[in-house]
Amino acid sequence: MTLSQLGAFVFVARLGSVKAAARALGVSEPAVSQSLAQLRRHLGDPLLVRSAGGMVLTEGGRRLLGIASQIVALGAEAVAAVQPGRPARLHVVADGVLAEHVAGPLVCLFNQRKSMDAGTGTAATAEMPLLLTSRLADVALGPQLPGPGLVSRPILRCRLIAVAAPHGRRDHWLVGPSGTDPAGASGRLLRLLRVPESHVRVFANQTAAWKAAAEGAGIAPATAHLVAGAIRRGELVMVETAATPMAVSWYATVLEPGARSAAADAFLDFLTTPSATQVMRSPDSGIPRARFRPPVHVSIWS
Amino acid sequence: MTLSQLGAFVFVARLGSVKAAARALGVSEPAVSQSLAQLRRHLGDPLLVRSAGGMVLTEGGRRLLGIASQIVALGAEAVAAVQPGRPARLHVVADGVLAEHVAGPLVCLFNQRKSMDAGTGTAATAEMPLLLTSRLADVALGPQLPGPGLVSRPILRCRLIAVAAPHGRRDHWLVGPSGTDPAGASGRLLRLLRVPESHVRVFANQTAAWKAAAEGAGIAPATAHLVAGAIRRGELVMVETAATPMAVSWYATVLEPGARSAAADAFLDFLTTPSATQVMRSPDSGIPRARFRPPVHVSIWS
DNA sequence: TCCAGAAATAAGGGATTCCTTAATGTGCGC
DNA sequence: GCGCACATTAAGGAATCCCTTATTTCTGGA
Repeated sequence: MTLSQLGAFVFVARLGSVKAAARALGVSEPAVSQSLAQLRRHLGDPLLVRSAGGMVLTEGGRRLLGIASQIVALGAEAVAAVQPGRPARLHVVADGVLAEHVAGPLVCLFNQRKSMDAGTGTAATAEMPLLLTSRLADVALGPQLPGPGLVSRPILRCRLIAVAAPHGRRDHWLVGPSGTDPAGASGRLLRLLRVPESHVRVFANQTAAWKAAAEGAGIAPATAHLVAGAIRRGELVMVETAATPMAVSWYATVLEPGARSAAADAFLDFLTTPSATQVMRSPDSGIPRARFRPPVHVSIWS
Repeated sequence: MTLSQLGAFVFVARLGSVKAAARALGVSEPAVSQSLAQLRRHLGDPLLVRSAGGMVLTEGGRRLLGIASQIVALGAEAVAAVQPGRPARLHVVADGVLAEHVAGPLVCLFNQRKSMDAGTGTAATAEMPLLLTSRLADVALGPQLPGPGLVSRPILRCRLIAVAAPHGRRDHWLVGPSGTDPAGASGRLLRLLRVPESHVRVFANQTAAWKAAAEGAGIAPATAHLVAGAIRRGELVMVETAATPMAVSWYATVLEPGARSAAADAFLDFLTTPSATQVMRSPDSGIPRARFRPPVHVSIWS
């Protein structure tokens, strides 16, 4: 299986014919046909079969196309990435809650203060150690991460509580995507309380889960200082459970001192500054349009 | 540049030595060294240089590593993806607003009703036509998409309004990530009103922007029926502007009848059912834990 | 039925890949 | 300096890739 074979497959699939793909690639028709034949042999699937309207994808071909497209695009990107002149970027990954509330403003402020070019990403807690050791990320924000070569440093102590509307239902639990991360704080809480899966409803994000809770749809786990405003206004009240309030800490995890980059050190230093703590305590102000960069989803292979 | 060369690079970078990588890959040491040498020659960067603590990444190598890891991972995934037995999945992409509020519950209900296996993704509006024509997505939810071979069908008419707290500030605009999509409804509104970039603040999601608006931090564009509850409770009020209320429609875009899959047709049919409309009108109930599948970020380039 | 268009296959050649063993650098601690 | 561990280079060979031209097979339409 070769990058150019995958490229030929992608072109044929998109253009609907071997001939058109050959023209687009600037090679002869059999060249494309053979690349395709070899890929078919290697993968054991016809991938594309001829039909009246042109070449049409098989089931396997359909599943392959997305992956192949990405591989081809990344191959082109790889060549561009090593060219000099691009600044080194610091990669900060965060688990669900921190990615939603804290990572964006924090990294934005860091970039502003230190003239850096850091980007944020979301990742499952379980993948973080591997992301760090494989150098795909420089800093991981989330729970403490054990592991050889890893150093976790607490960056904020906070309390995990359960909230609901004053007269809302108490039979359902409302969580954001981070509630499905078994290693995250919300996931641990639900497990401690033995909440059955059928009583958990997942929302597109944590804020939406809190909004639903405020409207009386159920109970939501929450980091105390992030819902302080809603509690003060009476939209949400704290609900007593066997496990809350639970003291949790947010950690920043990096590689050992010698192995991590200078930028990672700079970010760690930044995290101890008062303004960074301030942002983590009340991060609800958004970030300026000019500094916004959409977060990426980071994952590794299994 | 070859998949196996990239694989050798990733192994050396992760393990810190050519010898260890060779052992892990089950080949001789010069085999790895040569793969690396060819990659270096091809890309014009040393990528990894020897040092006291093992092989250490150069700047270019650091930038390459993430991309190379993804390529290698996807290469392995590609082989697995074509194996039979995996059900065909329907890929639904949505722009920011629909991805956050509508796509999840909608696809969840569709899967439940039709015993299908559809997944949701987020994409920029500008990328949607290419995602559809390249078969990376089956259905796109968002604004009307012009383009050869594409068919847009309206699925819901709604109104775009501007909201703020009754006595909140009116000098800043608060948007979710979709506000930075120039082709999205919020982006169009900001352009129509000639809001300068410096007066726009971006939040992690649309719900968080509305929450900030309810706390008086500024004005937020909103789809009327999604904030109806907050307006009824007095947390938000409609703000008059030159361009709002603006009538907008949500569309489902697919390929032409012959070119699209049967699953795409089934989803289109589903969208016209009363329960689908019901979900789009009041989607704020989350989805059951067992049916939750984290959305993926879909992009042509990565 | 025959034909035109398109895909697949055959055959061949040059380049590249990828592995081996053997030899050569290269940095570090003694 | 010397030995050691490691990376690199050299040389050679089998396999693969990737392109070409020529030929064959398949399919749908006149």
